[in-house]
Amino acid sequence: MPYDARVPLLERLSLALPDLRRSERLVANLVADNPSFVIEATMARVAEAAGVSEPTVMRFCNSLGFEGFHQFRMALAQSLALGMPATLSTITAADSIGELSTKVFDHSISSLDRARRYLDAASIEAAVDAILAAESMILAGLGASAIVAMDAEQKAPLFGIPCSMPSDLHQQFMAATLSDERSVVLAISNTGSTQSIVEIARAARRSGATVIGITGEETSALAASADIVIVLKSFEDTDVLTPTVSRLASLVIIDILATAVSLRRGSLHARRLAAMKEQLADFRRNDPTGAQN
Amino acid sequence: MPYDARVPLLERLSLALPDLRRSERLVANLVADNPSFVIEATMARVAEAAGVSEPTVMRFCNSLGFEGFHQFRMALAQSLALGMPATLSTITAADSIGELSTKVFDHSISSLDRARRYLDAASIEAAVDAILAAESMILAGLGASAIVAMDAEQKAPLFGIPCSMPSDLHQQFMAATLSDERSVVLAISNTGSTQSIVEIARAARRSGATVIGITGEETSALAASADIVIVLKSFEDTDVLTPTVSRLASLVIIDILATAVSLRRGSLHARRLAAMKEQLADFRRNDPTGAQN
DNA sequence: ATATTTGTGTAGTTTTGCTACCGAAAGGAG
DNA sequence: CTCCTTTCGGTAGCAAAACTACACAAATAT
Repeated sequence: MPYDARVPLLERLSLALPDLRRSERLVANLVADNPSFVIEATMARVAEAAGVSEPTVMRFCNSLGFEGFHQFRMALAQSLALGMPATLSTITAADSIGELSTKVFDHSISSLDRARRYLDAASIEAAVDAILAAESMILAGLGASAIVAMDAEQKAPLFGIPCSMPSDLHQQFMAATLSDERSVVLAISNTGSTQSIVEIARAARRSGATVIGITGEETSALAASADIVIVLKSFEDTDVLTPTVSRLASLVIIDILATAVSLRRGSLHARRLAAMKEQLADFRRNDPTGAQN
Repeated sequence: MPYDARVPLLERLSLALPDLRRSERLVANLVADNPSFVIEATMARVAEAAGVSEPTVMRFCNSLGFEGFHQFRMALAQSLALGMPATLSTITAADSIGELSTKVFDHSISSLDRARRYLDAASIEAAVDAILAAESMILAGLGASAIVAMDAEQKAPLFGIPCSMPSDLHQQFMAATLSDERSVVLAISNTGSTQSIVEIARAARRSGATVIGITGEETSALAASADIVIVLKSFEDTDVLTPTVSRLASLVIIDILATAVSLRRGSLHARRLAAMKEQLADFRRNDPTGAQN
């Protein structure tokens, strides 16, 4: 079967569930309920625990697109290492703090894994080139995305060009309007439909600036208004209690951009950065007026 | 051998390398160079590829503290799912954007995994109780940690009490000095030795506030000055180019605290949050003055 | 009611992981 | 330098696991 290898195993399992035969579903349920048992058990023990025969377990693996039990178990182990996304193991009031911590961490890690799998290197490459060619960068984001924008602003030394993150919307809009070919605008919105960010992207584009959009929705208005779109697939924040994981992936993207740009700028830039970082460490410890971290 | 099960496999491998016999090292090198080959190969094929006999592969597994090839391969698969930390696969200028992206993502995910493994649920429990008992919360952090503090401030609706993140140091210090038993101070510093944050923590404690410290160093000054310490083990940012991963774990902790507090506050609080989130979604799309995300 | 398709288990084969044993090489003492 | 001891690596055999071919049972359609 032509299963997308990028889709995590546990999702694939619930997706294939309706197509499975009755006894195969028994196996599927066992896997879903007790995956850690399955990864250390043999085929015979799995068959016994599910109340079916060995070939049924085999057929179950085949139905999911694996060549055998071996391959399936390996994939399960990998999936288990990341932890379960909250979409599969819901957070409830009955959870202990320990369970809750595990679930939130698992969800965050799974989310990053998902973003990693769907990431398009070409769009990042284009973004890096755009930043290297620019003389200044303007960051725009609201709410959780404002946090990401601020993080990018802090990484200005790595980017090697002045980065400004105007604190309020009107100033962000004004900066976008006043930008030109020499500047790049990094517009961040997870939904991609936040009206004001889309407006800022459009204004910047009209002024001739290169607009890089970071969003979770490839079909969104922001994606349509940007020159370069970096799409970050993560889990939707369906429930109020589902933590906001999209910002984590966005922060990692900022890291990637900053690192890539810095590397391309060459060794002189790197040496200056190293010197800066060293002095910062001293400053942090000694001066009570404060420093990074 | 009494290996700490929390230590990821690849780290354990490089740790044990000097204690291994000559032919076992051949296996170790093969595993390090080409782990994805090993997880899908049989023992015989691994032996062949490494140029040794099967029992040597077996002995290699035993030397690392595993009961057999089976168990070892499973652990390797899990470790591979997380990706390699940058401490093992360094980032160089020769890397393509694709490779760089993978490395940064892997490093971030490994880092979160590490934090997850070493996390102490009891300290989080204590922090949650402290926040539930408080009437207001003050956030303090500088640089990358300021980002984290701001994120916590944005989660005020979940915490259910007023959260303030004074923008400059003097105001943070003043707020800490003026706090009392009814308030909780969340002091964030990855190094735990940022002088000003430590001062703020001490001032708050003198005023009778409960101080929660979030840090990467359990022996740091911040840890000593806080009532409750949440330790986040992540990878040190050794190189200039190693991205700053500590903030990711800190953000996840904020998520955990916010979610836990919100859950404990009960269903009325949850209902109000749900209504708020719904209205926010509309507002975001329609009103160009902007909203969350 | 019978034929066909689909689903499940039994029995057998092959491969794989593991262990007991033996030979070779390295290091130390006479 | 030689002999003995210790450490190390490999060959061969065994048990168990994964996989396959086949046959029976159930469900559906004709």
